Amino acid sequence: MPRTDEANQAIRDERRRRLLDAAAAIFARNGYAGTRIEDIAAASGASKGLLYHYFGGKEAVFEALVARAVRGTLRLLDGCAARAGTPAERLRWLIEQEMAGMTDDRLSVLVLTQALTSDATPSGARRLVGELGVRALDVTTRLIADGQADGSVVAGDPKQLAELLHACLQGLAVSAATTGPWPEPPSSETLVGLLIP
Amino acid sequence: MPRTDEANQAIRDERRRRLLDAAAAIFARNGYAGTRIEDIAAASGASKGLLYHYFGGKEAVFEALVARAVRGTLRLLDGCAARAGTPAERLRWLIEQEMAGMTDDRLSVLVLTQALTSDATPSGARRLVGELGVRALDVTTRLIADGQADGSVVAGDPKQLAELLHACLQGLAVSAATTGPWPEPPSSETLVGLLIP
Amino acid sequence: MPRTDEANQAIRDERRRRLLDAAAAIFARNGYAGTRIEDIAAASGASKGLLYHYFGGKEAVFEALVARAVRGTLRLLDGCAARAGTPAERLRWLIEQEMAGMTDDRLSVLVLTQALTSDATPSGARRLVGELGVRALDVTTRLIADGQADGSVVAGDPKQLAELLHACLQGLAVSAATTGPWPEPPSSETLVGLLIP
Amino acid sequence: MPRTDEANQAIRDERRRRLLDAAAAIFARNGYAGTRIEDIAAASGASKGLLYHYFGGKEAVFEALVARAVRGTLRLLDGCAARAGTPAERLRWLIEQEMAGMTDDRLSVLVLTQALTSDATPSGARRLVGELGVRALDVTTRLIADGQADGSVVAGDPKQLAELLHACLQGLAVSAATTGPWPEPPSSETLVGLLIP
DNA sequence: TATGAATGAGGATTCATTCAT
DNA sequence: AATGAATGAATCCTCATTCAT
Repeated sequence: MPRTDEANQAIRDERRRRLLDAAAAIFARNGYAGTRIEDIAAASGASKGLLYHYFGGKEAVFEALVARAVRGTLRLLDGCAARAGTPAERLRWLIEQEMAGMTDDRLSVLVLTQALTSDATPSGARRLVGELGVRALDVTTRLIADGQADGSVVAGDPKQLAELLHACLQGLAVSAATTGPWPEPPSSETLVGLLIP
Repeated sequence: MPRTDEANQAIRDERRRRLLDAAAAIFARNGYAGTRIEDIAAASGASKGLLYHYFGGKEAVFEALVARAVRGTLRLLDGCAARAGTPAERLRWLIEQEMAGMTDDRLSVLVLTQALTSDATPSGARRLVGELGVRALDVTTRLIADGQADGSVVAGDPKQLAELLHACLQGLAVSAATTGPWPEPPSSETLVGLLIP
Repeated sequence: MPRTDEANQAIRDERRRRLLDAAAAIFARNGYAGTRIEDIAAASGASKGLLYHYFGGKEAVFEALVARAVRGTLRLLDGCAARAGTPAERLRWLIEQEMAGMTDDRLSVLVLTQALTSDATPSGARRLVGELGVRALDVTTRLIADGQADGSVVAGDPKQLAELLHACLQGLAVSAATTGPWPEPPSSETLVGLLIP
Repeated sequence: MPRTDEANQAIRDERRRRLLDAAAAIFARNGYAGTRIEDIAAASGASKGLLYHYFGGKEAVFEALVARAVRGTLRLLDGCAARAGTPAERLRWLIEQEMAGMTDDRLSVLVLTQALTSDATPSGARRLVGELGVRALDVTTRLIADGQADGSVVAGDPKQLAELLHACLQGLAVSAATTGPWPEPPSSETLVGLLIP
């Protein structure tokens, strides 16, 4: 009896996930241009050919990877939007979640940073990351503006404050991913204090 | 008659500077692996061969570039150390200088970030950046500790606060270099407020 | 389905042999520095890339070639050592075999000579040829000394006679390979007469 | 008062000689293709430009070098032709002279061998060496034939014997130049014995 | 589905040669 | 006459991609 279609699909999904995991590690370390398809194949224990079966090319692998990382962050933003509580409470939650993510999934952060800082990355990936940035900035700007309305967030141009927050978060993420895991990660409280006195 | 040695030296110095300037722009945009020697040559108005005449190879160009950027930051740190004033004043000055540098010389920041975040980068450059990081952290940690002693800086582990500060500064620098020049750059005051209430 | 491992190995062995054969012809004619990888590839009917796939670089191709030629000569020396008969008979056999080899496999001789006479040659290859020379000299010196003991070989310092013999053999080999095949190759008898009256 | 034309010419000749001496050493070690103009310039203490002033290019330097070496050997052949004595005596003298030359001027020998064994050498040089070879073979063949006529030289086809002799002489020359100076050079007597019992 | 041999365009590097001074 | 900065064609080498099995 042949495998059911569902079983086949499960096998495919599992393979795909493994290939992407290997790709994440390599792309994160070497950047898009510095990564060789062969390295990903070797790291995932599969052959080069298989990567082409599943993804179609180097660009496609990178874009799939970026898409996965973007989806994760979007989930976070959606979670924040759906959340109950005062603006300050939700802002605090968002910051805490992002800082927690840095230590859990540092590879994604590096991949997103690579995509952001280098013109050599495929345009599809660039676009995805750009859209994510806009989305994140929107959510945060609104949250800050709402917080300022009820007096719980410091004064200042909400968009600039949001940009400052995200720049700091990204800097921390790169720092976390680069210098190895912090022995004790910096408390999110200090960063929260930037906005919420 | 051949040129005098001084004339030759002047030609060499000028050429070298122009090549490095062109290289900074290209490396900053495309990363080490994503940059083609030919692009640098074209951007500087010279031939490929001349780059090899002056630097010996792609790695050497990148390292020379990183070395130049590192020297600039070291000058800043030395300037801070030589400065009069309370710890809080000197900390504030350092932050202001670094944020000013982001808008003046954004290329260097990107190049340093590339060197920091990618394993595909020449090892000599990696080392230089690593040493710079350690140095900067040292200076800042001491400044924070001194500031805490006289009560002008917020409480907390000085080294962690220093790491937080530098992560935020780097995040801002990348953000500044990536998103184009801010219409109005974020006031350094907000970031200063992170440490100095 | 992928090929079986044996099938792959067979393909690899066959390809490798063909690439080396082509390389021998080109290196012999043009020397190491004067040979272009592309020429070897074209002569063997393969692509440039495949040479790198199999050997890893120009130096490695040359060394593999020299190693093959050295192995052939070592087999001859071992054959001589294992042979029955008086020293004079075995010496005669060795000379005859070497002179026969010149016409059969003139390419190897030229490659070995290139490796011997040019510093521009990869050091690995230089070493191999050097070791072969020492070995050949040892065997011949002993053979001559033994022959002198039973009076069948002319008097004189055995090592110097051995050097003379090998120099003449190499000169003949180069001459044979360079001037095209002799219409009638010089009889080995005359050269034998140098040592065996 | 400007230098006289003769003085200028003397300076030029001296320069030229020094450049050629340096070129001989480098070409002998590395072959034509393996030699860089820059290396010759460095070894001679002059600039690249000067080599072009005096010779016009890499090929011309090599050809000048080969021409010089060929002239030397032709002088030897002429000397032999002009010599009094029996054929056997003159043959012996020629062999002795050539073997003496190996130790005196080993660079020339290597350069001539490079020119002979590699297709990558300039055609002008190839032609010169080829003509020298023909000339040397002619002289020796005649000498051997004459010697056979009066019974002082071994029997056999004179041309083949001449080829054998020259092959051996060249082999010895390469051996001499390659293995470093012999502690005690092989006696020319043994080689003479090849032809003259 | 899975493999790895094979290709070739692209990019790094070398080096003979030119030329302003 | 002499120098060495500058060029670019030629060459080495890499690696994304294809495809027979």
